[in-house]
Amino acid sequence: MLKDDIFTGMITLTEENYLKALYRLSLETEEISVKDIADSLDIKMSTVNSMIKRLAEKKLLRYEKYKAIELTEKGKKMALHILRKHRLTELFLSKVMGLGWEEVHDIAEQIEHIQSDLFFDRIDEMLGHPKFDPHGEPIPDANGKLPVFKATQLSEGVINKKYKLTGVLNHETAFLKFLDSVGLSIGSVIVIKDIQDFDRSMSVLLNNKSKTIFSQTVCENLLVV
Amino acid sequence: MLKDDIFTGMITLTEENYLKALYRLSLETEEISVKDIADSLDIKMSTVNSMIKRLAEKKLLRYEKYKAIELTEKGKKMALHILRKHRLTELFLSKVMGLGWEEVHDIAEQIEHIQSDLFFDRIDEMLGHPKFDPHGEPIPDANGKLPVFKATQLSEGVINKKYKLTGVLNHETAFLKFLDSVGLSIGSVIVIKDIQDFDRSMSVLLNNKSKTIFSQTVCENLLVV
DNA sequence: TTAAATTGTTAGATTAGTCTAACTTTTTAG
DNA sequence: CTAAAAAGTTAGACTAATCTAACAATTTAA
Ligand SMILES: [Mn+2]
Ligand SMILES: [Mn+2]
Ligand SMILES: [Mn+2]
Ligand SMILES: [Mn+2]
Repeated sequence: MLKDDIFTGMITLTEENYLKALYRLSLETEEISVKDIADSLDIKMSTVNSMIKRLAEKKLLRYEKYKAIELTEKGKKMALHILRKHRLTELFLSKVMGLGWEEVHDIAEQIEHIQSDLFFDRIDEMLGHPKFDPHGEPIPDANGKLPVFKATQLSEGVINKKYKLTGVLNHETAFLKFLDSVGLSIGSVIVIKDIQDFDRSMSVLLNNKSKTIFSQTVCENLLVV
Repeated sequence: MLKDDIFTGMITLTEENYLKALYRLSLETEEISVKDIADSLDIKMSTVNSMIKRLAEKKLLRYEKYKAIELTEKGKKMALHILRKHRLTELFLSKVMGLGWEEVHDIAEQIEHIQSDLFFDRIDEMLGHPKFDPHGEPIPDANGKLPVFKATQLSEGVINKKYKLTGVLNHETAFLKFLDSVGLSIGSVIVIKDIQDFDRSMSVLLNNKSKTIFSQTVCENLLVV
């Protein structure tokens, strides 16, 4: 009996996580190295080395000794499919089930591996084919196409212009809870009132209501239009 | 570094499926054999043999060579916890997401392994702490307690008594779709009008509307009160 | 431009989960 | 009560996913 894998293109949960990591890295770096993957998944380089050989066998990525690693179209498509499931899940957990944006990621990390078109199509439908997840990340459509979006970091903003929060780059619970505490969420209006030269911190007006000060780090993690 | 397992009581997806099978078998048989488990999970007896040794090590079941296998309290508790997650998921998929009762099981088989109290507590809450899943199976509460319920098979029923459908014993898609096709669902009213002696088939009146004939097999798979 | 540091590869070991094949114990039927 | 059948066990092999340790290639910096 031959392995099903060969015919169905079935892929393990672990392999899915490698593809996701590969895709994310491809957005950050031009050349993906074994070390990049090892660091991002917190596993040893030797382990990555054997895994990329397997993924290359399955035509999910291209690999030659000592050269940079590249996803194939097939690999990229699969990665986007998992990303779609992850982000749809996050939005579902937030919008339908009422969980906080800091609570959804860990659950979505697990649910993204569920194999059921029915389940995710229904989520997509219930949410009205959404384009962005609770952190402002774009949700690939069923064909793997990403919505176009152009946002800049608040740290690049100018004084007295009206900005709208469209996403966050840091997804850590502590950071998201901090944003909750100052009343910021996706869609909030931010106006920069002053920029301190010495530490790049900003005085900001939030939703035309409260004034506060954001460190440069905070500003770098806020995406606005 | 010692294995986390020992301390956290963490358990693999495969082990969870063994526990579930063990629990289900314990309701059907007094003495659970290696063969029972092998048959119910569709794996070889030798594989079961090694796995039960592992589960015995983890104090999830009691095992002695050639003797019947028994879940420990710890093992039973874990099995009920997984069963709870499975059945809550099925009801959620049906009630909240609008899937058919023949579509929910396969998805629940996967989602039952998600590790998140938050997720399942929220489902439980959204459903109002339900007691039965879409097939009429009892949902254990957070402490593993099962709701009491007494139902009999329609095949044991008598003529002209009013019965209410509370559950089904066969969960196959074909059977559930058949019930849909005759307009039967949980809560439907069934009155036996006649019983054929030669094949134990029954003439039945459904919801005071339509009359039809059910084979003995159908009647055995319908639970009523 | 060579030495050190970094990155990458290979070999070999380990664990979970599965199988087949051979053997043993228990159960069942004649 | 025995012989055959069924059930159970053990040994040995394999795959996926990981690790450590040793070694090799590439990159960086002195
Ligand atoms: Mn996420
Ligand atoms: Mn997100
Ligand atoms: Mn089910
Ligand atoms: Mn059910």
